[in-house]
Amino acid sequence: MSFSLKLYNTLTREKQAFSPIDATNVRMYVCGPTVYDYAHIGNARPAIVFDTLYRLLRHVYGENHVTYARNITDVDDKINARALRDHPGLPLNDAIRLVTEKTETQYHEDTTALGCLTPTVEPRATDNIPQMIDIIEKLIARGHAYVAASEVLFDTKSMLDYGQLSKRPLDEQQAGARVAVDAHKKNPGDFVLWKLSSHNEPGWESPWGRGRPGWHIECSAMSQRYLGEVFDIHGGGLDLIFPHHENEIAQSRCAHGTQVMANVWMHNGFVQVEGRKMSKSDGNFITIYDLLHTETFGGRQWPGEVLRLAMLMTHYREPIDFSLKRLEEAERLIAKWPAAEVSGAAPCDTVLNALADDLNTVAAVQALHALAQEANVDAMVLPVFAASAALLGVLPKKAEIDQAVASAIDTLVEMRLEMLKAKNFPEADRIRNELSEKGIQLKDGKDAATGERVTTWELKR
RNA sequence: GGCCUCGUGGCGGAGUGGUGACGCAGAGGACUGCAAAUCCUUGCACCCGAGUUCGAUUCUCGGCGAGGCCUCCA
Repeated sequence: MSFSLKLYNTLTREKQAFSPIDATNVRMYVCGPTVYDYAHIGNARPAIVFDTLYRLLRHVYGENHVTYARNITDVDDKINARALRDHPGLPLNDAIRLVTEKTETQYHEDTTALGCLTPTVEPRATDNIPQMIDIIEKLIARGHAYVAASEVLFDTKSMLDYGQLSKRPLDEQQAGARVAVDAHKKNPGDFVLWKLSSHNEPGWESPWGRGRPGWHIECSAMSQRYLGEVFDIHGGGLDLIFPHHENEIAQSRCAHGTQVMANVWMHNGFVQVEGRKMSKSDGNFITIYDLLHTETFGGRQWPGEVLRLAMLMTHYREPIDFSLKRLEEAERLIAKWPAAEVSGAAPCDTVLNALADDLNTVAAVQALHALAQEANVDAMVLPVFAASAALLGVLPKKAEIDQAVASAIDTLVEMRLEMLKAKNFPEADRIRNELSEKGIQLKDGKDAATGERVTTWELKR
């Protein structure tokens, strides 16, 4: 095919032509949520960005030829803490399950509202403990890991080219600059693969005793299980490059003896608030739930499509300053777009090519906007618009209007036109206002041939 | 201290070694009984300095500024 997809690869720091290992099964792994609290709008960014990539890949390689895995981290010390805080009376395991299930359900509701498709698989860490233990045993057997002070640690010095992704040579780092180095580590950069659990911590039996996995090992285990030892794309936020992705790479490559873990590493930029990274530890975050369902931001609720479009109006690698103005602009744009159904038409080439250029959603949205304006004038363009909008996941849905209601509105519109002919303006305006209050927007136009007034209507969005 | 990004008009944002995208907002106009919607027109920018060049917003170097990672983090 003449179509060529280019993606920016953090490994090489350049845009490269994308060529899948197996075009009949393109494989992508994205780091998903740790389920202990509501997801914030910064967490929404990778969900939306990689959903858009998923849609593009499905379009290019076929819906059934893309495997998208996004993990759910349900073992983490923050989860334990939250469980103890929220459910002090319950046994720890029950409390943890309450926290993780509730949060996971909420995450799915949030991402669905943001127009994200469900990934092919959403593996849970706790369902993959044996796989993690297996990798750790391999690492020990191959001399890449050691046991010390009730922990299994990865030996970073055992990997000659550790640090390729973050371009961070170990010996040039200021070890312990911000956190004291544990004395039992051979090297400051060594990280935990497994640690023993006390009685009031969740744990699983292992060759090293009852314990729980370190932060990075789950992604190595789950990506291998669902995508294989080497796969196409690995995505996540910029802040995961080091240490998380670097360590995933170290574990997977050393366990499997491979040259790469994933061929392409993609990282989205941050959502910022007043020029600062939005993060839970800094407390400057706003949750997706609050935006969708409460009036905490800008004194109103925001539709998921608006949030999604606001996100796509900036290239995924650039920072986004989350502002009211941005949401308002996104909303104004969508309001001008026609509602439509996907009908099997091919998407517009301009939109497609924009996306193919390292997911240039900015150019894609602009092309889509131009297309929408054409479609508003020429109904023939509508299917192309619909297909293109669907590719970005921002197709306005046709509102369901009851037939009886619709004809009642039509009758009122007719009455108003009668009133206008009779120059009874107060009564005509009364009808217009009445409909407006019910969320019906009248649009007066002129019949090109006869010059007569023609009135159409639509639901306000 | 090390390493990574980035710096374009009120805002969002492409892009290019040479004729200053585009969108939103603003201004003016058309249409309208008045509006809304729509359409037309329009003002406003490339952080600073040096270098390369006939010519730099675009390339190189140096500043300055902003953000991020080196601790959990999307």
